[in-house]
Amino acid sequence: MGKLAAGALVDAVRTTILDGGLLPGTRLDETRLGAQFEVSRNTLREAFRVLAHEHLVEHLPNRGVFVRRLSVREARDVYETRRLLECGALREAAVRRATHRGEPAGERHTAEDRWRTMALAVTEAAELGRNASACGDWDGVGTANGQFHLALAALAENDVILRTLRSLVTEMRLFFLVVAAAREVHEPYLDDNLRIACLVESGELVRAAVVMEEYLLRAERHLVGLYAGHVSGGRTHGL
Amino acid sequence: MGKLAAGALVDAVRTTILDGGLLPGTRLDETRLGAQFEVSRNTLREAFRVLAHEHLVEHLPNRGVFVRRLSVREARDVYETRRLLECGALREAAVRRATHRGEPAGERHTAEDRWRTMALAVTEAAELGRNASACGDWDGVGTANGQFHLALAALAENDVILRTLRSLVTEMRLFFLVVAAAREVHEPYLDDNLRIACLVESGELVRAAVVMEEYLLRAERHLVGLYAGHVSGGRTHGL
DNA sequence: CGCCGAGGATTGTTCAACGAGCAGTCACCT
DNA sequence: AGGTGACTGCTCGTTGAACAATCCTCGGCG
Repeated sequence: MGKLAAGALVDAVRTTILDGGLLPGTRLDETRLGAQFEVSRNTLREAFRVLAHEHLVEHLPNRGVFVRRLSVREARDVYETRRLLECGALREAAVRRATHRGEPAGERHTAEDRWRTMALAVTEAAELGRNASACGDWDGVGTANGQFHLALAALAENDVILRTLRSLVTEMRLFFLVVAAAREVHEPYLDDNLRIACLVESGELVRAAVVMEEYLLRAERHLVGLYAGHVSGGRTHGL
Repeated sequence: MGKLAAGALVDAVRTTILDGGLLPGTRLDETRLGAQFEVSRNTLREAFRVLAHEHLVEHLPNRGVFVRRLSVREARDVYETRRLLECGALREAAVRRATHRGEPAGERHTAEDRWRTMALAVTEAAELGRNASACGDWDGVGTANGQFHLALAALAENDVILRTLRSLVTEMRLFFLVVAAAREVHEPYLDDNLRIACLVESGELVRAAVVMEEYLLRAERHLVGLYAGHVSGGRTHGL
């Protein structure tokens, strides 16, 4: 395996979960998973601690760790939080970009360079999603969509916003695993992504924030509706 | 000790750090700390994983874990993020409260009950801070201030916002440990807290959000200035 | 039918051991 | 003198085994 077993193990387990290899509700047996990934039980427990802190996994004392099953309530909360952070990030990016204009030439130049690459990442992610949808790769659309939102947040040049959002975007993929229909989940937003990318390219960050606000509100209501349909009557949370 | 050693250990180490028992930059020796808290090295390593994920502690491979030393950059980022989340939470609380008015009587009643207790928690935290300042207990003012901000965020009834904010508020205390002067850090904001609490009590959440925005911007600039003074010329991050 | 207790399985925690990586040291060579 | 490179501790990274504590299941009993 990789150099540091514990760190690599976290990535491996996370990837397995997010790829659907371990569905929400599954118990993660320490000895079996330890054998599967060829690490000792102690190392595995270290990995569980960080996955639990990422809210991908749930630790019930003396019972074990389970792949987390998100409640509608929490999905709504995550979307609301993302809306605050992502729209806020765009607005902060706007004021930061405005203040950069008043700086000495050298500083302004490097700031403008960073801006170019960050804006490029946004449009690239949006187009990646469009291309994936053209190929019918709806799973790829999902990851491209995540990249798009993270690229947007990166515009604010705020590591705390970025890392928080990364965690939330990852957590949302748990939700997509249970509502299943990746196409229905992501397709309606491909055009919105492209439109926002255009606004960013032309520097209209505040307008991008407004579009984003409406977009995320719509997505929130959409997903809550989807969930109500797919898990009707079931328990929303538990073992 | 407590029932679950690992969980209790996390709290114990975190408290020790936040009380100044382990200053930023200190290396946390696995065997020594294990002896001090009377737990095995493995259990301690589990605790380190979660503290690292809380960004209270920094893990350098093959070197050990160190109490984290925040850079000015990160302190600014944390404040910016808090501003987005706290003001956003107040605005979300406003719309949620408005929609609750249109609900059936039973639901509306329990919602109103929750509102009362949450609003009460806000004013209690604000007054707790005022009382602590009257006693000259500036450390107590700091914790009361943290409670105040968390109580405000709780108004949005969004667990994700709350847990994220709790993490950020905790992380900020690392910053206060190095700028030291607890009085200078917290005193200017006691009156703002009381004013916001009054606005919340009278249900003027949007106005509270506006005051909060200005407040947090001011605090951000204030702290960045303080840091520049206390750590002038020093490295901002490292071992 | 429901309560209850024995037994098995799994987690929680500890311990000892060994390999590996990082720092400081000190002799050696130029 | 100054730089270089091997040597030496020390600590981390990981493992495997061991034992207690807890929970689940299943079968017996009232």
